[in-house]
Amino acid sequence: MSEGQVGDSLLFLTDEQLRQGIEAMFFAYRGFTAGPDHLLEGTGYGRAHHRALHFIARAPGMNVNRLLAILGVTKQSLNRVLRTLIADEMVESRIGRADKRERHLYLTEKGAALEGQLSDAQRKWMRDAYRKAGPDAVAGFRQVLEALMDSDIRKSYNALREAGA
Amino acid sequence: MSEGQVGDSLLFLTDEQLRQGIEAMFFAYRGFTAGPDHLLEGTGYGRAHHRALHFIARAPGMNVNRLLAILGVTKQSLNRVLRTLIADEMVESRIGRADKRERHLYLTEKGAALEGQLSDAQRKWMRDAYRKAGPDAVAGFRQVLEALMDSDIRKSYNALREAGA
DNA sequence: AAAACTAAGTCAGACTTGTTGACATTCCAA
DNA sequence: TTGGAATGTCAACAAGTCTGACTTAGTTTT
Repeated sequence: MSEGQVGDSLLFLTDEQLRQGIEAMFFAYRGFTAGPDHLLEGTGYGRAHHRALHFIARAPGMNVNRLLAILGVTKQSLNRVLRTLIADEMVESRIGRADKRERHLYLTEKGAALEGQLSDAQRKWMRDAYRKAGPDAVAGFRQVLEALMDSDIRKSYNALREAGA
Repeated sequence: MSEGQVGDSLLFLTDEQLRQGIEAMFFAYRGFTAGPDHLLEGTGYGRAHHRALHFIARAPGMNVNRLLAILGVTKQSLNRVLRTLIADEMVESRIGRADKRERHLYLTEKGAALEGQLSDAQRKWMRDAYRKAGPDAVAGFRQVLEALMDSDIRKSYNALREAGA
């Protein structure tokens, strides 16, 4: 195999390289979720609650339908999670002003505290990984992740990025 | 340290940047698993079966304990999956020659066919993402993923890489 | 104003995947 | 040879997801 770009391009799309990427993604995702999962152990909450808290923190006042679309689960599934979070006073559900059918979701102080704990743990993990890998690697990481999303998902993602910026 | 580097390093570790990375990971993982999940719809198999098939294909003859460590689930959980795969003649379980307590796992022809389908779908998705992002991005992607694994997980991962190479 | 639609929530039933606990078999070392 | 450790199996249960059918309330269309 000749040296340089051509050799790299050929090599980098072998099934072996792809499989390593697939496995790396699998193992990395475990590491990525381990922190929050561990924090939630024994609290009666799980990953589903974490995700709801995260996106409510991210875009306060979001209505249920929007959150549903982002999470990609059924309303029955989300509702169970939301019900417990509201009962525990982690999340507040306010009736929409313009459209009274809608419920807008906000974190309570208690909810924000829990969400903060979880976010801190996950951000710390992410920050350490970013530090180890360096800025150039991070840019590449983000590019590949975006390419891995399907187009519907990417819509949600970009909507969120704009909302947050 | 030059000013460019310092600026980048500071910017690139803002909470906002980290949060975007976290969300990108979440959405990308959905895209990453969607293909095989969809293929398995209605077959009675799920993601757990896919993972077992993948790693048995990857390292034929592996015993149950080893697979357990890789997958990071309890042996009871894996056993249920394995039981159905064996009953359906996707996987063959051979008693160890040296140690008769061990069961060594192999794909049957049928199992290899199914695993091939799933792998092809996932590799195609991965390949397209890699193509879109380009070789440099892929290198960065892999670096960050490795940094995201925890040390135990990375041990499994590296053991596999060596076994496969 | 009536009819049709939309947003949200609920109940019931099923499935996948994970858990813990109890147990059988096999191996090895005191 | 016997007791402990390792390996794997079976059974029961919990969490989280899904589909389907339904209610309630509010909005839009006709």
